[in-house]
Amino acid sequence: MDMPVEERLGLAVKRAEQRLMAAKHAAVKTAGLTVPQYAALLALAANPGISAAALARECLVTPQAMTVVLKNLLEHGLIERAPHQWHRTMLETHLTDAGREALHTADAAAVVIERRIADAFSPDERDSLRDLLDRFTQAI
Amino acid sequence: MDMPVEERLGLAVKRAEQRLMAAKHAAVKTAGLTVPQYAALLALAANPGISAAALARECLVTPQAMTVVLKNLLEHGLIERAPHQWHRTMLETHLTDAGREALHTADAAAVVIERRIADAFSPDERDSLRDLLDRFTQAI
DNA sequence: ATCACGCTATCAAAGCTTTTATATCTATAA
DNA sequence: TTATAGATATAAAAGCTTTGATAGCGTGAT
Repeated sequence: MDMPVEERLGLAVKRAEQRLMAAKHAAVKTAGLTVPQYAALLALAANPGISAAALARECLVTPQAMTVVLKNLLEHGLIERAPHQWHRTMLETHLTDAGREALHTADAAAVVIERRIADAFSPDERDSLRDLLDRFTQAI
Repeated sequence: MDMPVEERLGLAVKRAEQRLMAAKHAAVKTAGLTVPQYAALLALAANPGISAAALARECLVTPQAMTVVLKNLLEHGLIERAPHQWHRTMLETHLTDAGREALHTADAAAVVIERRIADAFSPDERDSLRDLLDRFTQAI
């Protein structure tokens, strides 16, 4: 208990991330998506036919977590899954038209937030913040 | 889709927070706690007898979320809850000896991480990072 | 050809979180 | 005194996440 308010630095990072997630959550909600669903659709649009496991790595979550996200996207008709030709053990995932539309709507709202953040800093400050955060991550 | 890699700045923050949480998770796990449980015990130690709703505000979560956390802590015998004298509608929560011990163990491990992070920066850099993160949070 | 290793998918258990909705009690105002 | 507002607790539904465990399919080394 010899550190003042739990952490100072860690606290600031957590607060920033919390706000960011809250804002993004509200943004993508306009398209009926959650943040993890939005992230999955975004990666899916860039990698058509990717497997669930690969998608999980792309989104930095466990395969099990991605399975649940995909299950919900599937139930909402935003993606399609079909077994791969040769690798029968693999399921190819693709966006549906509805999925593409939802992604487009969500992305428009998400970009607004990113732009607002970016505009709050000068180019030098952006570089500085990115550098400090990278070192923060490395230090752990 | 006119922004490069989703966000750059938001991504760096998220990555830093993700690493921080992963490290903290592993740290407090040595005491058999989760991060939310650790946060609750920490706030509880500083505010003996606090109500669940007040504790939720302290920890920046919803009362319902805190209820679940307290339920689990109660089942593990780390806290006690008893109705307040006048306000029968309120439950006073207190740490048990086991709870105090678990908190002490978890805190020791958590402080190690904070120290490692703090040591990665000069005092000026710490101030700079904190300032940039605060502006990041404000911008949203 | 066979066996082991790695990748894929999935199930189950345990936890955290949010939104929505109820019910009760306290305190203050009409 | 009654009514309203504020605070507390709890329940249910829906989602995300992790760890642990099971099982099938390919590739490469033996």
